[in-house]
Amino acid sequence: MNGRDWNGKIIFHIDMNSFYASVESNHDPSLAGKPLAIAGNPKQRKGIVVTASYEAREYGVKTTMPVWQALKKCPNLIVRPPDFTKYRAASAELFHFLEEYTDLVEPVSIDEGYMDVTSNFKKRNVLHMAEEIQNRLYKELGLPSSIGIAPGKFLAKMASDMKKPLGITVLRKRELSQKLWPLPVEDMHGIGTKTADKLKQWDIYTIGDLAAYSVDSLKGRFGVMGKKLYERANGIDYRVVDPEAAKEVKSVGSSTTMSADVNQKQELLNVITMLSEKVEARLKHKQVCSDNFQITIRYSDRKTITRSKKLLNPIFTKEEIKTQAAELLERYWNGESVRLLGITGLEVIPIADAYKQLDLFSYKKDIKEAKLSATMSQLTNKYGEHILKKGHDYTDS
DNA sequence: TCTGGGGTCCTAGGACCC
DNA sequence: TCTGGGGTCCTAGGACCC
Repeated sequence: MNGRDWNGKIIFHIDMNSFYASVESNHDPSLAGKPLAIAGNPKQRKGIVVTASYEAREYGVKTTMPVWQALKKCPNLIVRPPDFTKYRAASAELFHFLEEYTDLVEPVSIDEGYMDVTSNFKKRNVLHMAEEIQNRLYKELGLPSSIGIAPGKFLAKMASDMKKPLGITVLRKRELSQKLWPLPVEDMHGIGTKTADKLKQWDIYTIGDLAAYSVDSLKGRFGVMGKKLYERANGIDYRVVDPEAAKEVKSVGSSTTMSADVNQKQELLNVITMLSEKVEARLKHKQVCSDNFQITIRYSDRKTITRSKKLLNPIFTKEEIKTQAAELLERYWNGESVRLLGITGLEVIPIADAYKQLDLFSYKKDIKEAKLSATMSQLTNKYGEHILKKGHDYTDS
């Protein structure tokens, strides 16, 4: 490998192969080498394949396929329910392992992440390092992976997709015309069916077509997205690997598809209660709160609406979340049968920062008076009284 | 017998302020 | 009578990803 190929940076994209299935096999070796699908319970209408082992894929079993369909394709398919506690633990182990090589590790999801190995490059051959990482992940953690090596995040991501399972792909800038451009546009990360269809109307079928198109017309038609697509297709990507990125959560929510459609208000409220408890637990676990809650209602015909409301003060207890969600449901539910309900806290902020903000609003005295163990709601109620006394016009309509 | 649950980012319109 | 332009906040929806 030659330093000039790398634009100054070498990025790895590490992608686990059928991660959930691998983790399940590690816990139960009798599953190894067998067609396995991780999927919800079809009786509860949640029977969708989330992950399929490569053995199952050979039968045509694919992600998002309903279980009954998967069983038709592969009658001896083993189906296991997802266990996210297990997967989160395995994920933590995975990223901890990658940090042995560099601090510049950015998790992007539970089973994939970027590494900036530019500084390692000076000390050793990074291709050998990638091989070592892949071997050790497999032997020590039981996790098969694919690795992409490129001068930027986007190209590294595309590279890791090129050889699965257990592949290592190097994608240099000068290899784009040969390795990247022949691929269909829908294979590009960030392009889904909708955008692919629109691009085809413009006679753009391959990533190469996109790379050769005029930036200005792409910008005119697709805005920010258009410019980005053009740049990515040409290998232009200055995004840095940011280890903190994944820690800055923006929203926290919980939703559920009910085993049968519901049109009784009380039943919907029961679901709201259950979801509020889950959201509270999640918020507390991440030590965040929110002053902007959103409910999601999906009706029988799958038409989905979201309704949200900005609050005066951040909250995180299940009682307060339930009150807000129930109010939104009351106001916006059209009375028809509901398939899915969800509650999400948007624009979440660390609980510690919420206290600080109250502090900034000249509330030092009352903060001190309030015991540290006081709940946020007690504080915010006090705060509410305080501003009313001061005569500010903060009506919550 | 279709199509989960967790997210992020972008757009667009209306309210409101100066 | 008639009515600009810029900026911010809030809300809803859509596309996409794993």
